[in-house]
Amino acid sequence: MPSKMFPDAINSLALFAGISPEERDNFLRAGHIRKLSRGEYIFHRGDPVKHFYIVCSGNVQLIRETPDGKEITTDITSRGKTIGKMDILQAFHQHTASACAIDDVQVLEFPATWLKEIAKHPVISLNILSSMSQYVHMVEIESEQKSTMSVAQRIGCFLQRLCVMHGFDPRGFELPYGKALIASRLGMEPETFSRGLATLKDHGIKAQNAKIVFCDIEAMEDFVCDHCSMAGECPTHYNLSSFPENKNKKSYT
Amino acid sequence: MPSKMFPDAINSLALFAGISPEERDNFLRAGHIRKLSRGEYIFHRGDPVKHFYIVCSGNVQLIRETPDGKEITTDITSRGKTIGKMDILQAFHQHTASACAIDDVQVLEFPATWLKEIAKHPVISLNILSSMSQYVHMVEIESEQKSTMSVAQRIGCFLQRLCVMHGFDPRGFELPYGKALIASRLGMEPETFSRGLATLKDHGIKAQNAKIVFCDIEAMEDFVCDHCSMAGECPTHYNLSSFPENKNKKSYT
DNA sequence: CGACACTTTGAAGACGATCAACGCCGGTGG
DNA sequence: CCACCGGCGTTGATCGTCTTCAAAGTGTCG
Repeated sequence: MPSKMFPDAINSLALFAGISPEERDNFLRAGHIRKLSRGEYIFHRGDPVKHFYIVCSGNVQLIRETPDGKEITTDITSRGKTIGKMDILQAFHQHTASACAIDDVQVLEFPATWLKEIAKHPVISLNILSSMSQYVHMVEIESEQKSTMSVAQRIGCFLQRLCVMHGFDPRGFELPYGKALIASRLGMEPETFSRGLATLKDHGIKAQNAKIVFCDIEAMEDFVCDHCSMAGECPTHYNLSSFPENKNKKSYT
Repeated sequence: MPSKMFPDAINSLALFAGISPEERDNFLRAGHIRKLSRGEYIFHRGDPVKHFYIVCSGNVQLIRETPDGKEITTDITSRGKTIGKMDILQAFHQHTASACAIDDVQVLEFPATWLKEIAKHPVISLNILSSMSQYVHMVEIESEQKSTMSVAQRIGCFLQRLCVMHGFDPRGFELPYGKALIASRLGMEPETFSRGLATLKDHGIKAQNAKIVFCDIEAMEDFVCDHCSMAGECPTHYNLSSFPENKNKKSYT
Protein backbone atom coordinates (compact mmCIF):
# COMPACT_ATOMS: atom_id res chain seq x y z
CA MET A 1 0.00 0.00 0.00
CA PRO A 2 1.64 3.19 -1.17
CA SER A 3 0.39 5.40 1.60
CA LYS A 4 2.22 3.26 4.12
CA MET A 5 5.41 3.52 2.19
CA PHE A 6 5.47 7.25 1.52
CA PRO A 7 3.21 8.84 4.08
CA ASP A 8 4.79 12.27 3.86
CA ALA A 9 4.65 12.53 0.13
CA ILE A 10 1.13 11.19 -0.10
CA ASN A 11 -0.38 13.23 2.67
CA SER A 12 0.79 16.50 1.22
CA LEU A 13 -0.39 15.83 -2.31
CA ALA A 14 -2.26 18.84 -3.64
CA LEU A 15 -3.93 16.49 -6.08
CA PHE A 16 -5.93 14.86 -3.31
CA ALA A 17 -6.63 17.87 -1.12
CA GLY A 18 -10.14 17.72 0.28
CA ILE A 19 -10.47 14.01 -0.37
CA SER A 20 -10.87 11.44 2.38
CA PRO A 21 -7.77 9.28 2.95
CA GLU A 22 -9.81 6.18 2.21
CA GLU A 23 -11.03 7.44 -1.15
CA ARG A 24 -7.55 8.66 -1.92
CA ASP A 25 -5.90 5.34 -1.15
CA ASN A 26 -8.50 3.76 -3.35
CA PHE A 27 -7.31 5.91 -6.22
CA LEU A 28 -3.68 5.28 -5.39
CA ARG A 29 -4.01 1.52 -5.55
CA ALA A 30 -3.84 1.79 -9.33
CA GLY A 31 -0.22 2.90 -9.15
CA HIS A 32 3.00 1.10 -8.57
CA ILE A 33 6.45 2.21 -7.56
CA ARG A 34 9.23 2.67 -10.03
CA LYS A 35 12.84 3.25 -8.98
CA LEU A 36 15.40 5.03 -11.08
CA SER A 37 19.03 5.75 -10.53
CA ARG A 38 20.81 8.96 -11.22
CA GLY A 39 20.85 9.80 -14.91
CA GLU A 40 18.09 7.41 -15.94
CA TYR A 41 15.25 8.77 -18.03
CA ILE A 42 11.63 8.23 -17.01
CA PHE A 43 10.53 9.17 -20.51
CA HIS A 44 11.84 11.07 -23.49
CA ARG A 45 10.37 13.96 -25.39
CA GLY A 46 8.28 12.61 -28.24
CA ASP A 47 7.45 9.34 -26.49
CA PRO A 48 3.76 8.48 -26.55
CA VAL A 49 2.21 9.43 -23.22
CA LYS A 50 1.39 6.23 -21.38
CA HIS A 51 1.86 7.13 -17.74
CA PHE A 52 1.49 9.76 -15.14
CA TYR A 53 3.87 10.10 -12.21
CA ILE A 54 4.06 11.37 -8.67
CA VAL A 55 7.55 11.93 -7.30
CA CYS A 56 8.08 10.17 -3.96
CA SER A 57 11.76 10.83 -3.39
CA GLY A 58 14.65 12.42 -5.19
CA ASN A 59 14.55 15.13 -7.84
CA VAL A 60 13.53 14.89 -11.45
CA GLN A 61 14.73 17.23 -14.17
CA LEU A 62 12.38 18.10 -17.03
CA ILE A 63 14.41 18.79 -20.14
CA ARG A 64 13.62 20.17 -23.55
CA GLU A 65 16.17 20.16 -26.31
CA THR A 66 16.56 23.10 -28.61
CA PRO A 67 17.11 22.54 -32.33
CA ASP A 68 20.81 23.19 -31.91
CA GLY A 69 21.20 20.41 -29.37
CA LYS A 70 21.32 22.53 -26.25
CA GLU A 71 19.35 21.36 -23.26
CA ILE A 72 17.04 23.63 -21.35
CA THR A 73 15.76 22.58 -17.97
CA THR A 74 12.05 23.35 -17.93
CA ASP A 75 11.52 22.43 -14.32
CA ILE A 76 12.98 20.52 -11.41
CA THR A 77 10.38 18.51 -9.54
CA SER A 78 10.78 17.16 -6.06
CA ARG A 79 8.73 15.07 -3.68
CA GLY A 80 4.96 15.40 -3.98
CA LYS A 81 4.98 16.94 -7.43
CA THR A 82 3.36 15.37 -10.43
CA ILE A 83 4.98 14.71 -13.80
CA GLY A 84 3.29 14.33 -17.13
CA LYS A 85 -0.04 15.86 -16.13
CA MET A 86 -0.04 18.40 -18.91
CA ASP A 87 1.12 15.98 -21.55
CA ILE A 88 -1.81 13.68 -20.85
CA LEU A 89 -4.41 16.40 -20.87
CA GLN A 90 -3.33 17.86 -24.17
CA ALA A 91 -4.79 16.64 -27.43
CA PHE A 92 -1.25 15.95 -28.52
CA HIS A 93 -0.39 12.52 -27.16
CA GLN A 94 3.37 12.82 -26.92
CA HIS A 95 5.57 14.01 -24.09
CA THR A 96 6.63 17.59 -24.65
CA ALA A 97 9.75 17.23 -22.52
CA SER A 98 12.08 14.52 -21.29
CA ALA A 99 12.22 13.55 -17.62
CA CYS A 100 15.56 12.56 -16.13
CA ALA A 101 16.46 11.46 -12.61
CA ILE A 102 18.92 13.82 -10.96
CA ASP A 103 19.41 11.65 -7.89
CA ASP A 104 18.21 8.19 -7.16
CA VAL A 105 14.50 8.63 -7.56
CA GLN A 106 11.30 6.84 -6.63
CA VAL A 107 8.10 7.66 -8.44
CA LEU A 108 4.56 6.35 -8.31
CA GLU A 109 3.50 5.38 -11.82
CA PHE A 110 -0.10 5.42 -12.96
CA PRO A 111 -1.62 4.65 -16.34
CA ALA A 112 -2.45 7.78 -18.30
CA THR A 113 -6.12 6.86 -18.50
CA TRP A 114 -6.25 6.88 -14.74
CA LEU A 115 -5.67 10.63 -14.65
CA LYS A 116 -8.43 11.33 -17.14
CA GLU A 117 -10.63 9.12 -15.03
CA ILE A 118 -10.01 10.80 -11.71
CA ALA A 119 -10.16 14.19 -13.41
CA LYS A 120 -13.89 13.57 -13.65
CA HIS A 121 -14.07 13.69 -9.88
CA PRO A 122 -15.25 17.27 -9.24
CA VAL A 123 -12.94 17.94 -6.31
CA ILE A 124 -9.86 16.45 -7.93
CA SER A 125 -10.64 18.26 -11.14
CA LEU A 126 -10.60 21.57 -9.31
CA ASN A 127 -7.40 20.55 -7.56
CA ILE A 128 -5.73 19.92 -10.89
CA LEU A 129 -7.05 23.15 -12.33
CA SER A 130 -5.86 25.04 -9.31
CA SER A 131 -2.35 23.64 -9.29
CA MET A 132 -2.07 24.10 -13.03
CA SER A 133 -3.20 27.71 -12.76
CA GLN A 134 -0.60 28.25 -10.11
CA TYR A 135 2.06 26.70 -12.29
CA VAL A 136 1.02 28.88 -15.21
CA HIS A 137 1.34 31.91 -13.04
CA MET A 138 4.84 30.89 -12.02
CA VAL A 139 5.96 30.23 -15.56
CA GLU A 140 4.53 33.55 -16.72
CA ILE A 141 6.33 35.45 -14.02
CA GLU A 142 9.60 33.71 -14.73
CA SER A 143 9.21 34.47 -18.39
CA GLU A 144 8.56 38.09 -17.51
CA GLN A 145 11.63 38.08 -15.30
CA LYS A 146 13.79 36.89 -18.14
CA SER A 147 12.88 40.08 -19.96
CA THR A 148 13.03 42.53 -17.10
CA MET A 149 15.44 41.40 -14.42
CA SER A 150 19.17 41.06 -14.20
CA VAL A 151 20.88 37.72 -13.72
CA ALA A 152 21.61 38.53 -10.08
CA GLN A 153 18.00 39.34 -9.35
CA ARG A 154 16.76 36.17 -10.97
CA ILE A 155 19.19 34.10 -8.96
CA GLY A 156 18.07 35.81 -5.77
CA CYS A 157 14.44 35.08 -6.57
CA PHE A 158 15.22 31.49 -7.35
CA LEU A 159 17.10 30.97 -4.11
CA GLN A 160 14.28 32.43 -2.11
CA ARG A 161 11.71 30.27 -3.79
CA LEU A 162 13.92 27.24 -3.32
CA CYS A 163 14.22 28.03 0.36
CA VAL A 164 10.48 28.48 0.84
CA MET A 165 9.44 25.48 -1.23
CA HIS A 166 11.80 23.06 0.46
CA GLY A 167 11.34 24.48 3.92
CA PHE A 168 15.03 25.24 4.31
CA ASP A 169 16.42 27.46 7.03
CA PRO A 170 17.01 30.84 5.42
CA ARG A 171 19.94 31.42 7.81
CA GLY A 172 21.86 28.67 6.08
CA PHE A 173 21.08 25.82 3.74
CA GLU A 174 22.74 23.68 1.08
CA LEU A 175 21.76 23.75 -2.55
CA PRO A 176 19.95 20.47 -3.20
CA TYR A 177 21.57 20.00 -6.62
CA GLY A 178 24.47 21.20 -8.71
CA LYS A 179 24.98 24.76 -9.82
CA ALA A 180 25.15 23.85 -13.46
CA LEU A 181 21.66 22.40 -13.16
CA ILE A 182 20.33 25.54 -11.52
CA ALA A 183 21.93 27.66 -14.20
CA SER A 184 20.23 25.57 -16.85
CA ARG A 185 16.94 25.90 -14.97
CA LEU A 186 17.33 29.67 -14.99
CA GLY A 187 18.22 29.75 -18.65
CA MET A 188 21.76 31.01 -18.21
CA GLU A 189 25.31 29.71 -18.55
CA PRO A 190 27.11 28.20 -15.55
CA GLU A 191 29.71 30.96 -15.74
CA THR A 192 27.03 33.61 -15.64
CA PHE A 193 25.40 31.91 -12.68
CA SER A 194 28.67 31.76 -10.83
CA ARG A 195 29.37 35.44 -11.36
CA GLY A 196 25.81 36.41 -10.48
CA LEU A 197 25.93 34.47 -7.26
CA ALA A 198 29.09 36.30 -6.30
CA THR A 199 27.48 39.71 -6.73
CA LEU A 200 24.61 38.71 -4.43
CA LYS A 201 26.94 39.13 -1.45
CA ASP A 202 26.35 42.84 -1.77
CA HIS A 203 22.62 42.26 -1.49
CA GLY A 204 22.37 40.19 1.66
CA ILE A 205 22.89 36.72 0.26
CA LYS A 206 26.15 34.95 1.03
CA ALA A 207 27.23 31.94 -0.97
CA GLN A 208 30.20 29.70 -0.24
CA ASN A 209 30.36 26.59 -2.34
CA ALA A 210 26.88 25.04 -2.06
CA LYS A 211 26.04 26.83 1.20
CA ILE A 212 23.60 29.72 0.96
CA VAL A 213 22.95 32.19 3.77
CA PHE A 214 20.33 34.90 3.73
CA CYS A 215 21.93 37.54 5.89
CA ASP A 216 19.15 40.06 5.68
CA ILE A 217 15.99 38.26 6.74
CA GLU A 218 14.11 41.54 6.85
CA ALA A 219 14.78 41.94 3.19
CA MET A 220 13.26 38.53 2.67
CA GLU A 221 10.02 39.76 4.12
CA ASP A 222 9.79 42.16 1.22
CA PHE A 223 10.04 39.17 -0.97
CA VAL A 224 6.67 37.89 0.13
CA CYS A 225 4.61 39.97 -2.23
CA ASP A 226 0.96 39.39 -2.84
CA HIS A 227 1.77 36.73 -5.36
CA CYS A 228 3.66 34.72 -2.80
CA SER A 229 1.30 35.11 0.05
CA MET A 230 -1.09 32.80 -1.64
CA ALA A 231 0.90 29.61 -1.68
CA GLY A 232 4.56 30.17 -1.11
CA GLU A 233 5.33 29.03 -4.59
CA CYS A 234 5.49 32.35 -6.30
CA PRO A 235 8.78 33.41 -7.79
CA THR A 236 9.25 36.99 -6.87
CA HIS A 237 11.77 39.66 -6.48
CA TYR A 238 14.48 39.35 -3.95
CA ASN A 239 15.33 42.38 -2.01
CA LEU A 240 14.78 44.60 -4.95
CA SER A 241 15.51 47.80 -3.19
CA SER A 242 19.09 46.73 -2.58
CA PHE A 243 19.79 46.74 -6.29
CA PRO A 244 21.02 50.17 -7.25
CA GLU A 245 18.98 50.21 -10.43
CA ASN A 246 15.84 49.88 -8.36
CA LYS A 247 16.42 52.72 -5.97
CA ASN A 248 13.60 55.24 -5.92
CA LYS A 249 11.26 52.87 -7.63
CA LYS A 250 7.94 51.83 -6.24
CA SER A 251 7.88 48.46 -4.58
CA TYR A 252 5.82 45.47 -5.52
CA THR A 253 3.00 45.78 -3.02
CA MET B 1 -29.45 35.29 -26.78
CA PRO B 2 -25.70 35.45 -27.02
CA SER B 3 -25.30 32.69 -29.55
CA LYS B 4 -27.39 34.65 -32.01
CA MET B 5 -25.29 37.71 -31.57
CA PHE B 6 -21.84 36.15 -31.86
CA PRO B 7 -22.31 32.89 -33.67
CA ASP B 8 -18.75 32.66 -34.90
CA ALA B 9 -17.16 33.31 -31.58
CA ILE B 10 -19.49 31.00 -29.71
CA ASN B 11 -19.37 28.10 -32.10
CA SER B 12 -15.62 27.89 -32.03
CA LEU B 13 -15.28 28.03 -28.27
CA ALA B 14 -12.88 25.34 -27.10
CA LEU B 15 -14.56 25.57 -23.73
CA PHE B 16 -17.73 23.98 -25.07
CA ALA B 17 -16.25 21.46 -27.47
CA GLY B 18 -18.18 18.21 -27.37
CA ILE B 19 -21.22 19.84 -25.76
CA SER B 20 -24.60 20.06 -27.46
CA PRO B 21 -25.53 23.57 -28.63
CA GLU B 22 -28.62 23.46 -26.42
CA GLU B 23 -26.69 22.64 -23.28
CA ARG B 24 -24.09 25.21 -24.22
CA ASP B 25 -26.61 28.00 -24.73
CA ASN B 26 -28.05 27.04 -21.40
CA PHE B 27 -24.70 27.72 -19.80
CA LEU B 28 -24.24 30.91 -21.76
CA ARG B 29 -27.48 32.43 -20.59
CA ALA B 30 -25.77 33.32 -17.34
CA GLY B 31 -23.58 35.84 -19.12
CA HIS B 32 -24.16 39.31 -20.43
CA ILE B 33 -22.36 41.49 -22.90
CA ARG B 34 -20.01 44.21 -21.86
CA LYS B 35 -18.60 46.75 -24.30
CA LEU B 36 -15.36 48.59 -23.81
CA SER B 37 -13.65 51.22 -25.85
CA ARG B 38 -10.00 51.36 -26.68
CA GLY B 39 -7.86 51.89 -23.61
CA GLU B 40 -10.49 50.90 -21.06
CA TYR B 41 -9.57 48.33 -18.46
CA ILE B 42 -11.73 45.27 -17.88
CA PHE B 43 -10.01 44.72 -14.56
CA HIS B 44 -6.77 45.63 -12.86
CA ARG B 45 -4.12 43.49 -11.31
CA GLY B 46 -4.92 43.01 -7.64
CA ASP B 47 -8.68 43.42 -8.09
CA PRO B 48 -10.72 40.69 -6.45
CA VAL B 49 -11.77 38.16 -9.06
CA LYS B 50 -15.50 38.52 -9.63
CA HIS B 51 -15.95 37.66 -13.27
CA PHE B 52 -14.84 35.49 -16.07
CA TYR B 53 -14.80 36.67 -19.68
CA ILE B 54 -15.02 35.41 -23.23
CA VAL B 55 -13.80 37.80 -25.89
CA CYS B 56 -16.38 38.30 -28.64
CA SER B 57 -14.72 41.01 -30.71
CA GLY B 58 -11.60 43.13 -30.57
CA ASN B 59 -8.34 42.36 -28.83
CA VAL B 60 -7.52 42.45 -25.16
CA GLN B 61 -4.06 42.99 -23.74
CA LEU B 62 -3.08 41.26 -20.52
CA ILE B 63 -0.56 43.39 -18.68
CA ARG B 64 1.65 42.89 -15.68
CA GLU B 65 3.62 45.73 -14.19
CA THR B 66 7.15 45.22 -13.02
CA PRO B 67 8.28 46.82 -9.77
CA ASP B 68 9.99 49.57 -11.70
CA GLY B 69 6.80 50.60 -13.43
CA LYS B 70 7.45 49.00 -16.75
CA GLU B 71 4.59 47.15 -18.39
CA ILE B 72 4.97 43.68 -19.76
CA THR B 73 2.31 42.27 -22.04
CA THR B 74 1.61 38.74 -20.84
CA ASP B 75 -0.75 37.87 -23.65
CA ILE B 76 -2.95 39.32 -26.34
CA THR B 77 -6.33 37.61 -26.54
CA SER B 78 -8.66 37.79 -29.49
CA ARG B 79 -12.09 36.48 -30.34
CA GLY B 80 -13.07 33.19 -28.73
CA LYS B 81 -10.43 33.27 -26.03
CA THR B 82 -11.19 33.34 -22.35
CA ILE B 83 -9.88 35.81 -19.79
CA GLY B 84 -9.54 35.34 -16.08
CA LYS B 85 -9.83 31.57 -16.09
CA MET B 86 -6.61 31.02 -14.21
CA ASP B 87 -7.24 33.77 -11.70
CA ILE B 88 -10.53 32.19 -10.68
CA LEU B 89 -9.15 28.71 -10.33
CA GLN B 90 -6.26 29.72 -8.14
CA ALA B 91 -6.57 29.80 -4.39
CA PHE B 92 -5.47 33.40 -4.58
CA HIS B 93 -8.58 35.43 -5.31
CA GLN B 94 -7.06 38.42 -7.03
CA HIS B 95 -6.32 39.07 -10.66
CA THR B 96 -2.67 38.42 -11.41
CA ALA B 97 -2.66 40.74 -14.42
CA SER B 98 -4.60 43.71 -15.74
CA ALA B 99 -6.77 43.41 -18.83
CA CYS B 100 -6.97 46.37 -21.18
CA ALA B 101 -8.93 46.83 -24.40
CA ILE B 102 -6.65 47.41 -27.38
CA ASP B 103 -9.50 48.15 -29.77
CA ASP B 104 -13.15 48.59 -29.12
CA VAL B 105 -13.98 45.32 -27.48
CA GLN B 106 -17.01 43.23 -26.68
CA VAL B 107 -16.79 40.52 -24.05
CA LEU B 108 -19.23 38.10 -22.52
CA GLU B 109 -19.10 38.47 -18.76
CA PHE B 110 -19.94 35.66 -16.38
CA PRO B 111 -19.85 35.52 -12.59
CA ALA B 112 -16.74 33.81 -11.29
CA THR B 113 -18.75 31.17 -9.49
CA TRP B 114 -20.24 30.16 -12.82
CA LEU B 115 -16.88 28.89 -14.02
CA LYS B 116 -16.32 26.79 -10.93
CA GLU B 117 -19.81 25.45 -11.42
CA ILE B 118 -19.45 24.41 -15.04
CA ALA B 119 -15.95 23.10 -14.29
CA LYS B 120 -17.75 20.28 -12.49
CA HIS B 121 -19.16 19.17 -15.82
CA PRO B 122 -16.79 16.34 -16.81
CA VAL B 123 -16.54 17.28 -20.48
CA ILE B 124 -16.05 20.98 -19.83
CA SER B 125 -13.57 20.22 -17.11
CA LEU B 126 -11.44 18.26 -19.55
CA ASN B 127 -11.82 21.06 -22.09
CA ILE B 128 -10.47 23.57 -19.60
CA LEU B 129 -7.65 21.26 -18.57
CA SER B 130 -6.76 20.67 -22.18
CA SER B 131 -6.69 24.32 -23.20
CA MET B 132 -4.78 25.22 -20.07
CA SER B 133 -2.22 22.51 -20.74
CA GLN B 134 -1.82 23.84 -24.22
CA TYR B 135 -1.33 27.35 -22.92
CA VAL B 136 1.24 26.12 -20.42
CA HIS B 137 3.11 24.47 -23.21
CA MET B 138 3.12 27.68 -25.21
CA VAL B 139 4.32 29.78 -22.29
CA GLU B 140 7.06 27.28 -21.53
CA ILE B 141 8.29 27.29 -25.10
CA GLU B 142 8.27 31.06 -25.29
CA SER B 143 10.17 31.22 -22.05
CA GLU B 144 12.68 28.77 -23.47
CA GLN B 145 12.94 30.86 -26.61
CA LYS B 146 13.82 33.93 -24.61
CA SER B 147 16.89 32.07 -23.41
CA THR B 148 17.91 30.39 -26.62
CA MET B 149 16.79 32.34 -29.65
CA SER B 150 17.78 35.62 -31.20
CA VAL B 151 15.39 38.53 -31.46
CA ALA B 152 14.93 37.95 -35.18
CA GLN B 153 14.02 34.32 -34.67
CA ARG B 154 11.51 35.14 -31.97
CA ILE B 155 9.87 37.73 -34.20
CA GLY B 156 9.69 35.23 -37.04
CA CYS B 157 8.07 32.66 -34.78
CA PHE B 158 5.59 35.19 -33.50
CA LEU B 159 4.58 36.31 -36.98
CA GLN B 160 4.04 32.76 -38.08
CA ARG B 161 1.91 31.95 -35.10
CA LEU B 162 -0.02 35.14 -35.61
CA CYS B 163 -0.66 34.19 -39.20
CA VAL B 164 -1.83 30.68 -38.34
CA MET B 165 -3.96 31.68 -35.37
CA HIS B 166 -5.79 34.44 -37.17
CA GLY B 167 -6.08 32.57 -40.43
CA PHE B 168 -4.25 35.28 -42.36
CA ASP B 169 -2.91 34.82 -45.85
CA PRO B 170 0.80 34.10 -45.47
CA ARG B 171 1.44 35.78 -48.83
CA GLY B 172 0.47 39.11 -47.31
CA PHE B 173 -1.34 40.32 -44.22
CA GLU B 174 -1.54 43.33 -41.96
CA LEU B 175 -0.43 43.29 -38.35
CA PRO B 176 -3.62 43.41 -36.28
CA TYR B 177 -2.10 45.78 -33.72
CA GLY B 178 0.78 48.15 -33.20
CA LYS B 179 4.40 47.18 -33.30
CA ALA B 180 5.09 48.60 -29.87
CA LEU B 181 2.47 46.23 -28.49
CA ILE B 182 4.02 43.26 -30.23
CA ALA B 183 7.43 44.25 -28.95
CA SER B 184 6.05 44.38 -25.42
CA ARG B 185 4.42 40.99 -25.96
CA LEU B 186 7.77 39.57 -27.02
CA GLY B 187 9.57 41.12 -24.09
CA MET B 188 11.74 43.47 -26.10
CA GLU B 189 12.03 47.18 -26.81
CA PRO B 190 10.24 48.74 -29.79
CA GLU B 191 13.61 49.72 -31.27
CA THR B 192 14.86 46.17 -31.01
CA PHE B 193 11.70 44.87 -32.64
CA SER B 194 12.01 47.33 -35.47
CA ARG B 195 15.61 46.36 -36.15
CA GLY B 196 14.84 42.67 -35.87
CA LEU B 197 11.98 42.92 -38.32
CA ALA B 198 14.32 44.56 -40.81
CA THR B 199 16.79 41.70 -40.64
CA LEU B 200 14.02 39.18 -41.41
CA LYS B 201 14.06 40.29 -45.04
CA ASP B 202 17.14 38.13 -45.44
CA HIS B 203 15.18 35.16 -44.15
CA GLY B 204 12.13 35.20 -46.37
CA ILE B 205 9.90 37.58 -44.47
CA LYS B 206 9.29 41.03 -45.93
CA ALA B 207 7.88 43.80 -43.80
CA GLN B 208 6.76 47.22 -44.99
CA ASN B 209 4.98 49.27 -42.39
CA ALA B 210 2.32 46.95 -41.00
CA LYS B 211 2.28 44.66 -44.05
CA ILE B 212 3.95 41.28 -43.63
CA VAL B 213 4.73 38.95 -46.51
CA PHE B 214 6.10 35.44 -46.16
CA CYS B 215 8.09 35.11 -49.36
CA ASP B 216 9.28 31.60 -48.73
CA ILE B 217 6.21 29.49 -48.06
CA GLU B 218 8.26 26.32 -48.27
CA ALA B 219 10.25 27.53 -45.33
CA MET B 220 7.01 27.98 -43.46
CA GLU B 221 6.30 24.29 -43.84
CA ASP B 222 9.37 23.62 -41.75
CA PHE B 223 7.79 25.76 -39.15
CA VAL B 224 5.02 23.26 -38.57
CA CYS B 225 6.91 21.06 -36.17
CA ASP B 226 5.31 18.35 -34.12
CA HIS B 227 4.31 20.85 -31.51
CA CYS B 228 2.35 22.86 -33.99
CA SER B 229 0.68 20.05 -35.77
CA MET B 230 -1.52 19.45 -32.81
CA ALA B 231 -3.45 22.65 -32.73
CA GLY B 232 -1.83 25.40 -34.72
CA GLU B 233 -1.19 27.35 -31.58
CA CYS B 234 2.34 26.31 -30.95
CA PRO B 235 5.05 28.92 -31.08
CA THR B 236 7.88 27.41 -32.99
CA HIS B 237 10.90 28.20 -34.96
CA TYR B 238 10.65 30.08 -38.18
CA ASN B 239 12.79 28.95 -40.98
CA LEU B 240 15.59 28.04 -38.70
CA SER B 241 17.89 26.77 -41.38
CA SER B 242 18.04 30.20 -42.96
CA PHE B 243 19.76 31.61 -39.92
CA PRO B 244 23.49 31.25 -40.38
CA GLU B 245 24.03 30.25 -36.78
CA ASN B 246 21.78 27.24 -37.34
CA LYS B 247 23.47 25.79 -40.36
CA ASN B 248 24.55 22.20 -39.91
CA LYS B 249 22.39 21.75 -36.88
CA LYS B 250 19.75 19.11 -36.54
CA SER B 251 16.21 20.24 -37.16
CA TYR B 252 13.31 20.14 -34.79
CA THR B 253 11.56 16.98 -35.95
C1' DC C 1 -1.06 72.92 -42.21
C1' DG C 2 0.37 71.52 -37.72
C1' DA C 3 0.01 68.59 -33.58
C1' DC C 4 0.57 64.21 -32.01
C1' DA C 5 1.39 59.25 -31.76
C1' DC C 6 4.00 55.84 -33.64
C1' DT C 7 8.03 54.07 -35.92
C1' DT C 8 12.63 54.14 -37.49
C1' DT C 9 17.57 55.19 -37.33
C1' DG C 10 21.96 56.28 -35.11
C1' DA C 11 25.50 56.00 -31.55
C1' DA C 12 26.83 54.75 -26.92
C1' DG C 13 26.92 51.63 -23.27
C1' DA C 14 25.73 47.50 -20.35
C1' DC C 15 25.14 42.89 -20.06
C1' DG C 16 25.49 38.05 -20.86
C1' DA C 17 27.63 34.39 -23.86
C1' DT C 18 31.70 32.34 -25.30
C1' DC C 19 36.30 30.55 -25.17
C1' DA C 20 40.22 29.50 -22.46
C1' DA C 21 42.64 28.50 -18.35
C1' DC C 22 42.98 27.46 -13.60
C1' DG C 23 41.73 25.51 -9.01
C1' DC C 24 39.39 22.18 -6.26
C1' DC C 25 37.94 17.70 -4.94
C1' DG C 26 36.80 12.66 -5.07
C1' DG C 27 37.88 8.45 -7.15
C1' DT C 28 40.99 5.05 -9.31
C1' DG C 29 45.00 2.64 -9.94
C1' DG C 30 49.67 1.85 -9.44
C1' DC D 1 50.63 6.68 -0.09
C1' DC D 2 50.89 9.25 -4.03
C1' DA D 3 50.05 10.29 -9.04
C1' DC D 4 46.71 10.76 -12.31
C1' DC D 5 42.32 11.78 -14.06
C1' DG D 6 37.60 13.63 -14.72
C1' DG D 7 33.80 16.32 -13.07
C1' DC D 8 32.66 20.64 -11.42
C1' DG D 9 33.13 25.38 -10.33
C1' DT D 10 35.50 29.71 -10.70
C1' DT D 11 37.96 33.50 -12.95
C1' DG D 12 39.62 36.31 -16.82
C1' DA D 13 39.28 38.45 -21.45
C1' DT D 14 36.79 39.20 -25.51
C1' DC D 15 32.83 39.56 -28.49
C1' DG D 16 28.14 40.06 -29.99
C1' DT D 17 23.63 41.47 -28.79
C1' DC D 18 20.15 44.14 -26.72
C1' DT D 19 19.01 48.34 -24.18
C1' DT D 20 19.18 53.07 -23.70
C1' DC D 21 19.10 57.78 -25.02
C1' DA D 22 18.60 61.00 -28.67
C1' DA D 23 16.83 62.60 -32.96
C1' DA D 24 14.67 62.32 -37.20
C1' DG D 25 11.11 60.37 -40.10
C1' DT D 26 6.11 58.86 -41.14
C1' DG D 27 1.33 58.78 -40.82
C1' DT D 28 -3.25 60.33 -39.18
C1' DC D 29 -6.59 63.46 -37.66
C1' DG D 30 -8.13 67.77 -36.16
